[in-house]
Amino acid sequence: MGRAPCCDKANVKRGPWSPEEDSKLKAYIQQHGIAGNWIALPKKIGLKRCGKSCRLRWLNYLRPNLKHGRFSEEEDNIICSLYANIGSRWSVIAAQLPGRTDNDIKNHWNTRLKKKLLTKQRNEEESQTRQVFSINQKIKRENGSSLQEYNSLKELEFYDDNNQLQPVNTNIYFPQDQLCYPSTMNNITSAGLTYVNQQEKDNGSTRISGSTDLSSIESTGWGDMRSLICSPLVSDYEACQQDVTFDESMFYGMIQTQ
DNA sequence: AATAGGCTCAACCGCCAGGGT
DNA sequence: GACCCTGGCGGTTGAGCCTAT
Repeated sequence: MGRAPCCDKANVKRGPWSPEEDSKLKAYIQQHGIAGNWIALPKKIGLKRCGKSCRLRWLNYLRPNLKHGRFSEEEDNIICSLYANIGSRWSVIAAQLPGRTDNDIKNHWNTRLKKKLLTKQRNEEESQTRQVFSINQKIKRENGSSLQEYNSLKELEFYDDNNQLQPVNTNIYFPQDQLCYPSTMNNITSAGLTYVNQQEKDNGSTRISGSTDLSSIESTGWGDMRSLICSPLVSDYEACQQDVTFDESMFYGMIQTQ
């Protein structure tokens, strides 16, 4: 047997409150206060409402000193900061924002702040990745390729829930056949990639395919390939399973490492 | 102007804790 | 200690509004 309902659902009104209902409830509470029994209250004042519904209406809408309307930047910051510390304890968060109800804050979080925060986080991550890549390119242009400089790209490796390094599955297209020197071929093999012979090339490019993890690419001295696979435009693991096409300018740094 | 899809927010639902008997 | 009742809370729903096509 389940829990007994708090009211006779067949005989109570549901849905939006009318101004008459609001004024009855408000008048009663202003005169008698809220001490007492919410369940018994609707009967006393002739409302066909559930006691819980009356309580909610009073707390979230009718009680004095409530703020309605837009949240300020400062309020947003307080909510975000508290949410980061204590999670979805809306009543505790509401206690820090005079005039706001837990319901208001919950709605505001679910409809706006959550998205706002996600977008902000994503932008920050992308900007960070872009920065690493741009430093990498700068080093390459100014000093030639120094493999040690690419160690910062380690943070672009992908790990699963068990902290295991995940391989990147990709086809890598080179623009010019002559760039595949024998030493290049050795690096391809030791990185766990497969060289597909030139007869399979599309539109003049040579295809190399296979599965590898990024650290093994780096260990072959292919820092540039690693950075290209993890380029800022493909900064998540799913995207790194896509094919990568090297153009001549991208290949410049790699020739330096040979 | 019509329609579909997205967004907002008031209201509801169900669970849990605490107090009274 | 067991049971019941109520208040409080967080999650979810859905009507109405808004916007894009």
